[in-house]
Amino acid sequence: MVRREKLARLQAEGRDPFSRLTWNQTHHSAEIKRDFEALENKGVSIAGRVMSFRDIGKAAFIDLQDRDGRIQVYLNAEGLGEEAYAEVKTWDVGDIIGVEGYVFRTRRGEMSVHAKGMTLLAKALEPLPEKFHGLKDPEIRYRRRYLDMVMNPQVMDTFKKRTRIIRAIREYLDTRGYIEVETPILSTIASGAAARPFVTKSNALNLQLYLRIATELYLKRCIVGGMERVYDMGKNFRNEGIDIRHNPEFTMIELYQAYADYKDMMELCENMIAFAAEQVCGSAKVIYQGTEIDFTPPWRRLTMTDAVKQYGGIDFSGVKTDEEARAIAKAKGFEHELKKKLKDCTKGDILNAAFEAFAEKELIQPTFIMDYPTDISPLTKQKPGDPTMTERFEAFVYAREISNAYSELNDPIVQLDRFTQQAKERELGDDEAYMLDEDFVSSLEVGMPPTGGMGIGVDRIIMFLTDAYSIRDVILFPTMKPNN
RNA sequence: GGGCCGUUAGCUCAGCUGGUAGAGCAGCAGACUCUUAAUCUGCGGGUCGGAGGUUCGAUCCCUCCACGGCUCACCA
Repeated sequence: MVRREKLARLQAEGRDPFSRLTWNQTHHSAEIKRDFEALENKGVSIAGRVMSFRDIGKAAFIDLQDRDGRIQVYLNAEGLGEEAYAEVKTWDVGDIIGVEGYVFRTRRGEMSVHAKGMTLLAKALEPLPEKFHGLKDPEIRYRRRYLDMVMNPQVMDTFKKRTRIIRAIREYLDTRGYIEVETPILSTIASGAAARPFVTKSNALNLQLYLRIATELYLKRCIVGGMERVYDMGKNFRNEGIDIRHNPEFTMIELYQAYADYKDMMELCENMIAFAAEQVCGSAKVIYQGTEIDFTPPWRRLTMTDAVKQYGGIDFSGVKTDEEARAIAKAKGFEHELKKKLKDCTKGDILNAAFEAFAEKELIQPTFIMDYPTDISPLTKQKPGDPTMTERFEAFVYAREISNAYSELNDPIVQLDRFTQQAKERELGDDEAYMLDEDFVSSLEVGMPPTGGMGIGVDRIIMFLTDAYSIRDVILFPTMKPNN
């Protein structure tokens, strides 16, 4: 008899498993194994999914999987009664069942539950993937994550860790006086970052809206309003390419602290991530894809100019004009790294391109790259004494950017100039240039204290702490095309 | 968007220079009171991702399409 027939028979007999409402689950598998000495011969009531069924005639063994793992169930006619034992034998791998019984150890030493009563709580009409090789096809794993979770314990472990990492970050900030807020996801202006937004529409307002690409400009309004320390951790949406490091929707935390600067943000960044690593991995040192990454503070600090000097052998410290910089780009042959035509590039564009071409890939251990060109940092305060550079850093791990932070620009007049410059970039064809947010500029006119701010790609942190190769392995339901 | 690779039974995979498909597990029927990838006996299971083309004949060769993976480009 196949599964649907078995279900129909049960329903015809008035024993529809789908009509079951609750089950008194007194213990989980891991608990029984952990507290075995205390629980031996005691009654327990467990529930879960049948992962294998080894029928040896007058007795049988079931591997029952719950949230925490698996526990073996031993059943025979003596324990259940002839009728119930025969009934249980009609159940299938994949079914959800409840088991009441007592804890014992089999002759082979396996900690098990000896069944005294068993109930079918839900019927599985679709068979599970193969028990030994499991589910490997990445397409099925991502599309039907529930199967991936059932079949691959590592997946459940990763997503439990994800939750703990996020909780560790919140704990770190909450205990330091940060207020968590929720800023809008729908907005008429998608600003605060350089990225193409998703576009949607409000029927009620008859208005084109964007999904947020950053929370920055709203969080700074909260600083203007007097919150002093504030953060938003949630989804951002960027209409860009998809690869092992990018999912169109991803989790980012942005935080802002009044009366602080980017150096304070550096300390916060390294301490917070080390804290999360210790909480979840038990150490600030983790292995990522076979390489040890040491998050122990303090992380290495290096200016962008020094990084380019060290890894590219190019010294920009004496370069004064855009013309000189263009000549260097040509001579060193990294013009192809530039996003704009060479003649439109400033010294800042060229320094940044040199950094990306020569230095970025070398930054394996956590490193802060400090002092970014003003041209590519429109929301950032300039360095005292050098208006071409800003008080900004990005943190790199394993050649990937994990955070971006700065001493926030709080001069409304300069801010408006920077937005105006961005508008020109947009006219030159850069559809990722920052959009002007006039209300944000107005908020700065009300007065924003000197402030340090930082954004961290939460999924990427989770990747490092769970040794995940792809961002899809830390996002439960990654963005996929429909397949029909 | 470009390049490379993949798509065969529910799952994991074979399938040689072109002759209309196999294994293991899962499933079904049976045996077995300590198994744990249980074992043993027997049985069924496929529009070979889709559409065209070449050919006497296509899972195999060619073209296009779909989806996925990797990679490059793009990307705070």
